[in-house]
Amino acid sequence: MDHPRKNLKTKHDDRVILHFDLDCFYAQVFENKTPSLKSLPLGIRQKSLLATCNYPARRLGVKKLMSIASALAICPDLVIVDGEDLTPFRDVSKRLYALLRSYSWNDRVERLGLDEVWMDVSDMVEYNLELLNRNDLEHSWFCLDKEDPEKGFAFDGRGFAGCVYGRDHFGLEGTDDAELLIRTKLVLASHLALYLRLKIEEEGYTTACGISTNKLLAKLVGNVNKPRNQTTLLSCGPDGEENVRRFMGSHQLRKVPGIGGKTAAVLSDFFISGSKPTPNSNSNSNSNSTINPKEISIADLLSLLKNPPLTPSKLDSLLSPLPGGQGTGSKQILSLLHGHDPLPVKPARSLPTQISIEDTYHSSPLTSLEQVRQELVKITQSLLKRLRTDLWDDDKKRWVARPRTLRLTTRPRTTDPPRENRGYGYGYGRVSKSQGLPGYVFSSLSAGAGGGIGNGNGEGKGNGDGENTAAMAAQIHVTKRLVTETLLPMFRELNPLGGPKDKTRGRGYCIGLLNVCVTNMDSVETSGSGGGGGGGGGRDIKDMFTSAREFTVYDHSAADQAGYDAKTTQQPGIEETIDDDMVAEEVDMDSDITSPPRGNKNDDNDNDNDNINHQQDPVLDVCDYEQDSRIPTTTSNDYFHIEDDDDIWDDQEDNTWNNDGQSEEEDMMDHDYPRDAGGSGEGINCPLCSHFIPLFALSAHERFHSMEGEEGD
DNA sequence: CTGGGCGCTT
DNA sequence: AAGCGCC
Repeated sequence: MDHPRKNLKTKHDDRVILHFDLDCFYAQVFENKTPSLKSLPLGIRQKSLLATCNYPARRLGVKKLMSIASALAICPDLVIVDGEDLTPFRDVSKRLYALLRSYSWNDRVERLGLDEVWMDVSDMVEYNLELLNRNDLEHSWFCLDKEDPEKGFAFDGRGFAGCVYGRDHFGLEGTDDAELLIRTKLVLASHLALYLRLKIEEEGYTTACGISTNKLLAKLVGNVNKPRNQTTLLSCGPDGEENVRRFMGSHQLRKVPGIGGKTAAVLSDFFISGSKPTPNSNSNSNSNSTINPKEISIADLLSLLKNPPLTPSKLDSLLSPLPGGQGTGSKQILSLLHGHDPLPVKPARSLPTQISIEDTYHSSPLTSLEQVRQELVKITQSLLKRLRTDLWDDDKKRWVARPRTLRLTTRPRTTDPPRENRGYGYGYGRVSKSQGLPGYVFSSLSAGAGGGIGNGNGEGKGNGDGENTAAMAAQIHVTKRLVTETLLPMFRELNPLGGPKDKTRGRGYCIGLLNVCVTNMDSVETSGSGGGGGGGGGRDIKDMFTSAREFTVYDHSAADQAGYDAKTTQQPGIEETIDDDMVAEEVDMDSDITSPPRGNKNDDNDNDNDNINHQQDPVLDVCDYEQDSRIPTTTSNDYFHIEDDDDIWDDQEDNTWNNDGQSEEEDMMDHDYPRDAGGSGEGINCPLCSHFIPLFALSAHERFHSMEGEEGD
């Protein structure tokens, strides 16, 4: 039951939400996949190219992204990996998602992208709240399974696990205060979060986690101690409201999920124009030109809007320039600014709503039908492969869902300049056309055995060879048929030669983007009788992690060994309280982008090639790294965490926001190192450059210096 | 001067 | 169908 709508102003939700964020997801997957290559993520990503570098990039002053070219210039050993094929990343993502899901009681586990997960653990927490023995909090037990009280873990309930935002000045013992009860839920949730994070570390991946009372706050507060710790935001209980206000206020507008570039631009414009006539607020009165829209915080905006306060209707009129009144709704924006977020964690879905493959052709747009056809073949080929891997149940030999419609989207290559400011909406020229997806796609695709085309899984059954090639042939046939019979005609309709959209006036096409998408999933309801509701899908997920749950019973001493102090660096009972002012700096640590990524997309993309280019570096082999440890104790990511790969491209689209590129650089260095993850780092200070170098990176670092000497210019 | 997906919304 | 917003 969803809980009745409360007055937005007063109480925050009494839900308990966790938000997990995998640290440097792509880099971690890559490193785990190729453990022989002891490389360090350089944080370069361009298009889907992943780049790794075998010396500590950060020590060279590389903080964020850089172009491949400049990276190669300073790092000749750079290993460029074609990351166009995202399958390995998708696989890991699914695995970890299934892991978390296997612990959920209500199946409210929502994924965002490949590397973030929300989890609504209200029910688990409330259940365990009742189990709590107030007289012996130190030896508490978190029960993970109602039916089996033995399944669970011990924890010290006297305090939070991990870090805490906001002052926690109340002891827990002996209080019956209702407000403190809510706080106790957060205590419980923090221990659950730690437990789950350790489970994920057992799989070889490190995460940050945010714990709070709604999705927004959980996600935001998880950033405070990235990449490998957790933070609980005391958004309820004593000081809860104040904590939320300060926490939200310290964020830049753009940092709030839901406020994208367009919305933030509108709000910033409003702030700047609004603060001009009232010179009282800032010390410098007529210096409106110095206001950088990027730096406007929520506190700024809200303070300006004290009287008259910002109303939804006012906001509506501000946002009206956005095309079609799109984007986040005004009422939701207002909620977000105050740290409210009523949106529930969505129940886990077994099926995606759509699957699409697209490619861009910027440097050389497609100009002939033949080119288009070839690209459509490539794209369709990949798409059909995805259909098999995602929608085909190989155990039961059947489709779990059939998409019913096929959509083709094209975009002409714009010859116009990226567009100046003013005028938020301009059709960027995506046009699409939908049509039924022919049924032969499924019959033909199901014919062949293993989906061996791309993934090359051994299917083991006797001679898979003949079957495999048969499957390939079938797939190619389907691909060609789909392209010539369906997609190409659609394309012609979208781009009639000489038509109004033909920018080349009959001379040919100029296509900058192709996207083929299947949607409208027709889920094959699990055989069964009544076939009633479209409930959550496979329950098999729990089976996948039985091993993970088998020995979840461990006592306190076991917990100490199993992870509390060794594997993660935080200890139960030692809470870290962060003062508000510090956090104000921390939360915008990932604000700037020093140099925009550049590069050209050449269209010779071979989607199908998974060739990962691991060249063994002989020098690296010399060094004996600690073998084996599945759980990274002090991995490269702790020390050389660059940034969340995916945040990188933000903020760049608005040229108007690039007033002065430089500023806040120095003070954010610290924050890239987890506050409390430092202790266990083993390493030395390099005698040459005096940088601290972790042991695992030593040989690479040596090599760096030796190269400096030899071929150094 | 540039990415590939996805979901939500109108 | 075509936006925005998220990673």
